[in-house]
Amino acid sequence: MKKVRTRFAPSPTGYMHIGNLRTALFEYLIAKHENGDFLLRIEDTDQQRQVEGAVDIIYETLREVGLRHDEGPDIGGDYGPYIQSERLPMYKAYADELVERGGAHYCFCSEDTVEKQRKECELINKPFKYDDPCKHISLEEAKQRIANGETYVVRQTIQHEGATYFDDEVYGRIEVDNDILDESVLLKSDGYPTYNFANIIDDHQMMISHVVRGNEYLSSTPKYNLIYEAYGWEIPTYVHVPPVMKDEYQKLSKRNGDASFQDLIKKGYLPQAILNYIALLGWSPETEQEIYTLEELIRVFDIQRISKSPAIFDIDKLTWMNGMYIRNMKLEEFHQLALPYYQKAIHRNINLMDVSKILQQRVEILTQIPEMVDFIDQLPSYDNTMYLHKKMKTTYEISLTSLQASKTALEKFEQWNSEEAIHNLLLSLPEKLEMKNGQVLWPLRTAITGKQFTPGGAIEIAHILGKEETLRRIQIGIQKLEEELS
RNA sequence: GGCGCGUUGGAGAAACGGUUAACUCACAUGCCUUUCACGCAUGCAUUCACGGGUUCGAAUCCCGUACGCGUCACCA
Repeated sequence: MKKVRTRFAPSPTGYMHIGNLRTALFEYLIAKHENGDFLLRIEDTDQQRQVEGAVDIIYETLREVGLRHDEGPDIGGDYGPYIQSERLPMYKAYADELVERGGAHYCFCSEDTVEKQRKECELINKPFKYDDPCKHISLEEAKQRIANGETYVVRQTIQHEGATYFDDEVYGRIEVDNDILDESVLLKSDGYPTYNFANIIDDHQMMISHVVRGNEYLSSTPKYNLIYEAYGWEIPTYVHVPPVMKDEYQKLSKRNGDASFQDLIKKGYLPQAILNYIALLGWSPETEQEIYTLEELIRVFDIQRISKSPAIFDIDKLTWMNGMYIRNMKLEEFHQLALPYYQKAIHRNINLMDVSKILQQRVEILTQIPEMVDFIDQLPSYDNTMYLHKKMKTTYEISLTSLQASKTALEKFEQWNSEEAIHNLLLSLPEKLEMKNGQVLWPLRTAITGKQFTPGGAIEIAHILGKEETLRRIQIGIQKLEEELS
């Protein structure tokens, strides 16, 4: 069997959007599932749209998510160069050959002429198909005009009779009447190939076995096959994938201001979680497992289970999955990831590892961290009504009493480095006071955090804050309650 | 407008002609618990866009309608 080779062929637009990344993932998985090759090719044939540093973003993203390519501009390979702008002479030679073979012709029409015809079509709401007068120019004459320095493009020649079909791995058989196929430009007047052409040449040259791309190419694929046939080349296996949508109506895109991979990272999502999540967009595993490592995905990925219908990108589910990844990682690993976020919010000298311990099970995305821990730095001003909690059965009086008891007990307590000791001490109080645990601990937590919700309970937080700060905050609480009651 | 593709709960989706339509997220409730979160449990489509047909039997096959998306560039 022929070796499976897939390629990720982004154009360097300076932005790695999620739909593209998912295509790259699928390409990678299809290749690796069969022990094949995954290559990176940069499609920079549009000189208008070059963006500085865009290629680096592509390398960086693939590296971050662990999609390692076997061949590419940065690492070379047997089928290079892997940047289309460096393959220019080749396209021209192939274009000339295609003309000789009757699959294309030289066209000297100006863009304006074509544009005019298109406008007319638009007006009467007819599909635009350029009726090219240059088709009837003899090859000799055309060559002469080129020799004379006239600018020209190479345009595909299509017989209008019959129909062309192909079998897509996802969508099945697609058949289109040749009559509606537009004779599009293959080689532009600046000598650069269009996507339509470069893609075919490169995929063939690079021995690509599976062409994986968005389903927006579904209707133009027959056109490409005509070119393969003109050269007598073997047609690759096509895998058209459904789009990733923002909502029911719109694709995920930069134009809509939708999140790119980089944006998601900035928001505190983990590369592995993002990759795992997008694998499930338009593809579903055979089992009920949802959390996968890349290696596991390689093993279970199956083209047959790619869906035909569009998938909506659901940030809530990504968030959930990100939380799963955070909870499942080693404490030390989480700690390292959290550190930069602590630095933004905590300036007090405390044991940050203790913070990580209580935070890991509660964080879903990294950027939530600062607001979860800001109370450690500074006691927020809070309302006394926070001391009242129905389920904990607390009142102002009970809160004041228990806070005073906690203070007395903690003042003579010295084992602050032992959370267990603090636990034992504080849990001995309710019995003495004839209270429920909550009646002691709820007011305490309120006093030392000033917050409705906190990561961790009174004991853990007292341990983190240390003796001095804990007592200072309890005293503030006592004062507030005394004022409230007087 | 022509052509292509799609349509299962709020979201991702399973189901490949055969009892009550998996599972996950979200949502709701309960349990656990010193708050929150985690975890656990329960609930959430009498129905698969709609209308016909084929069949003993259809979400699954066929036809039509509606809606959505894509495509019709010297962009990819």
